[in-house]
Order: sequence, then structure tokens, then C-alpha cells
Amino acid sequence: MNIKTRLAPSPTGYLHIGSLRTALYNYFFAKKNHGTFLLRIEDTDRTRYVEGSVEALLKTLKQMHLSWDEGPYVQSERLPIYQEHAQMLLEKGSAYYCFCTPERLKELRERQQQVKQSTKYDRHCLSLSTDEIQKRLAAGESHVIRLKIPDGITTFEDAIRGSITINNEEIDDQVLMKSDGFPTYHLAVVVDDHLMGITHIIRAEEWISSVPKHVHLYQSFGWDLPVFAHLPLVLNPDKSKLSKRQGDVAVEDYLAKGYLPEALINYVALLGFNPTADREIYKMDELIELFDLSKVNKSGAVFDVQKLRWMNGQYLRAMDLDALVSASKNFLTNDEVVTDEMLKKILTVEVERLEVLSEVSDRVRPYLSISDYDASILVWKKSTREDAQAQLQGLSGLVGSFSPSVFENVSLIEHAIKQYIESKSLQNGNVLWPLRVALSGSEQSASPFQLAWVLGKDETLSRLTIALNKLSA
RNA sequence: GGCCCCAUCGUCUAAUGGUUAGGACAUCAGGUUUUCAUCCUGGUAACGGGGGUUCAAUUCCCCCUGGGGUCACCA
Repeated sequence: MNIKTRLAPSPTGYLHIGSLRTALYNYFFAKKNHGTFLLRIEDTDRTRYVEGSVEALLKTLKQMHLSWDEGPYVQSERLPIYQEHAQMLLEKGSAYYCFCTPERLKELRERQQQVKQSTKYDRHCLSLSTDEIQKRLAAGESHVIRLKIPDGITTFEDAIRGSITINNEEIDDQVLMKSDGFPTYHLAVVVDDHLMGITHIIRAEEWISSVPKHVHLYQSFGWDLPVFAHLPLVLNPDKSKLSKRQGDVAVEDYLAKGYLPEALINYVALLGFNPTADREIYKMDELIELFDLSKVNKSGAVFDVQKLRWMNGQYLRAMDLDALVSASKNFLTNDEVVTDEMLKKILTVEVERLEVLSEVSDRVRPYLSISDYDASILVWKKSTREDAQAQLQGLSGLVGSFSPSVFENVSLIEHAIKQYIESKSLQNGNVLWPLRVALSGSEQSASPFQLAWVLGKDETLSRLTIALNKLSA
């Protein structure tokens, strides 16, 4: 049997982190089994359609390296198929016309809530005679088609949770075809999954409660059931379903902040699934190879941005330097003009203190121009202003005497300066601290040797002069 | 509220009918470093409660509690 999974988003905006996880598991499962990963756009609700969201969705999926083998199918282009299938159900007696107005339905619900009854359709239209139905249909009266849920109990198997049973009394006579001629999710999803040959439905847990309706649909049509696998939810820190309000939920947001697709995939994939537990960095290929539906957790997982940041840092440090350079460029502002060569040097020394690419801008700026700083920070805590001045003076002479070849790499610079310190019997801190501040304008920076290497001889000397002027002012 | 699902450190998780209950993030302490970060070492920290079953339960069963999801002509 050819394994076939699908991702079926609705075009209501962005790609949710939870949807990414669903997409990933569907993708992993299909690839691992040499099957097919299909994409289907579920746009049967015209009122919620967001212009441009399909394009955005496809773009994000591509950015995340999730390529589909089939589709994208678009449900709004398949209306006749659903209408035809709704007719089949009508003929089989598994569905019926309903002419109730939204107002009546609303009142009904309110009445039921007041009496603390479960809110479900009262089958008011089930008893309509064929004649009356034909008459009202002919008169063009607004109507829907409802699924007729039989008495009894429904049990289905979930690949992650095992057997789930529900009393049919709990199930509502779900609307299948809306009055606008569009199908509801429930009809469309069942018809499409069957017609498209989906073998495994892997989706979020929030769908569990509607599975019984789908089971009745499959049974009414006389179709075999696919395998259901309901994923635990991705949660906010307070354990509720991951939502806006409590942080970013769109994959696009994370991409824009400079998280790498690989890191996002790695982190999100591990929310609810762990291949071995003795390791946390996995490439896509490994995740596919190791993925196992039966090892997916049952309980929800809190999305921890802190750990994502850490993981992104790991990916940044493991990244090829040229790739890092080109990825970083997108995060520089217009007035931060750097040559590739310069950016490469900067990133070589700054990558270890980088967690997300959006921080690149702040890291690059001090190398391009030194910002104003207070002269007092040039003085090492165990030293004096006079000493700092003397050391910078000495360093200025020393660096001025360096041949260009010294600037070819960091260790030559380091060696030369340390030798100087030793030969003069000076203290590291007294010399190196003022040097760092002079070159970076900050108390926190890369090592002074790295700074000098990135800046080059001329700029290094120039910044030493600026520092000396500050001290003598 | 009805129904459904779930329950190991703060968080993501591993393992097991008999273990000092393991790893990672975070956190704390120490080391490296002239600083921050990186890196290294170490520490704190978990089986929700009550009944069973069993020689033995974190593990299997039941109840409770807690958390979540769902109750639309939305998906």
C-alpha cells in the first residue's frame, strides 16, 4: 500500500507553529515510508478567507524545505464533487434537508443551555415529508444538508491514543452542505481524503471530537477508514493552546527574527517526539529516518522560545561561514554598509555570541563606526587613568610598528601584543582592557586581538588616538 | 457544565514491574577569559493523591484531583 499523508491548511493567514509541527510529522511519515505528501487548501469558508494567504503559505512551506508531492488541491474548486456526494448521502437516507433559520438555531441553543442540556440540533426538519421538502426546495428556500447520526456508540482507533469510544447521543447532526452551496469541513475532508487516497490522517488533537462524525460519513459512503493519528497540542507557557497574545505563533515571525529554518524544524519536531533522548540536534534526514508515529507523545508540549534560541545559536555556530554571511545580510539596515570580506571577519568573531540573526545588526555596527563612550570606562578596575593613558600610548607605538602581515590573523596580533606585555613586565588587564574599550567603545566585546584583526591597522590606530584624546581631555 | 483526551525536574523529554529515575534548555556554583559570550566541571530540581494487583509499583487497573480540547451553516 502506498502511504499518503496530507497537510490541509485553511487560508486564514499565516503558518502557525502548531501547523508546522503537523506538517513536519506528515512529511516525515510520508518520506520515511517512501509515500506521498499531499497539500490541500481547505477554503470552504468564504467569510474567513484572507487575501494572499495561500501564496504566503506556499512560500513559507518552501522556506521550511517542505515540498509536497501532490497538489495543492483547492477545495473551492471542487464544489460539484461535494454536492454530488451530499446527494448520495441524501439518497442513502444518511443525510437530510434542513430549512431551519440561523435565528431558530440560536434560540434552540440558548434554550438548551438554560436547561443545561447539551446543545445539538433537535431534528426539527427530519420529519418533513418528501412533498414539503420538494415544495420548499422549488420555492428556493434557504437550506442546508445535515448528517443523520444513527443511535448507538462509535469506537475508532487512534494510532497515538489507542481506542476512543463515544456515545452517539453526544454527536450532533452536523451540517454537511451550507446554504451557500459550500460544504463544511466535515464533508469536504472526508470526501477528499478518500478520493485522494489518504492513508494516514495526522492532525492536531483538537480534531478528535469530530472523528465520530467522520466515521459515520465513511460508513455511510461504504468507504474504508484511514488511520487516524491525533497529535498533542503545542502550548503556551500557561498550558493553553498556543496562541497570539502570548508571543509569536507564526513561522513567518520566527523567520523574520532570524531563526534558521533548520533550527525551527529541529526544535518543533522535538515537541512531542524524541528519537533517542541522548541528543537534541537532528538534521531533517535524520528526523525522517527516526520518525515513528507510535513514539509520538500523548500530552501537550509547551513551546519554549528560550530553548529555541539556544538551538538556533547552535545552528548558527555550526553554519558554513559563507552561508552565514549571506543569511546575515538580510538583517543589516541600509546604513550598515559592509563588504563581504569585512562581514565575514566580523561574523567569524561574533558568531559565538549570536543566537538569532536579527542581532547581527547590533554586532556589526561597532566595527563600522565607533560610538561615543565615556572616557572613564577605558580605565581597568585595578588601574588608574594615568596608567591607561600610558598603556594606550605604548600600544599605539607598538601597533604602528606592526608590519601588514601581522594583521593577517588573530594569533599573530595576539602573540605580538602578549610578547610586548611580557617584555615590559606589564599586567594583562592594564593593557588589554583599555585596548578593548578603545577598539570597541564598549565594556563587552570580542577579544582586543580579534577587534584589531577585524578593524585592520589604520582603524585600530585611529581608534587608539580617539581614546587618547578622550583621556587627555 | 456535558463529552473526549492527557498527567516524570520550572520547560522539552528518556527509561523501567526491582535504577543512585538519565539527557537537554533554564537556573545556581566553580574553572577558562582582561570583559560579555562561547567552552569545560559540578550542583539544585520530577514520578499529582488515594486505593488495588503483585514478593515488588513511577511503570498495570480503578477512583479522585489537576490540566487541556471540544461542544457553529469556522476550520
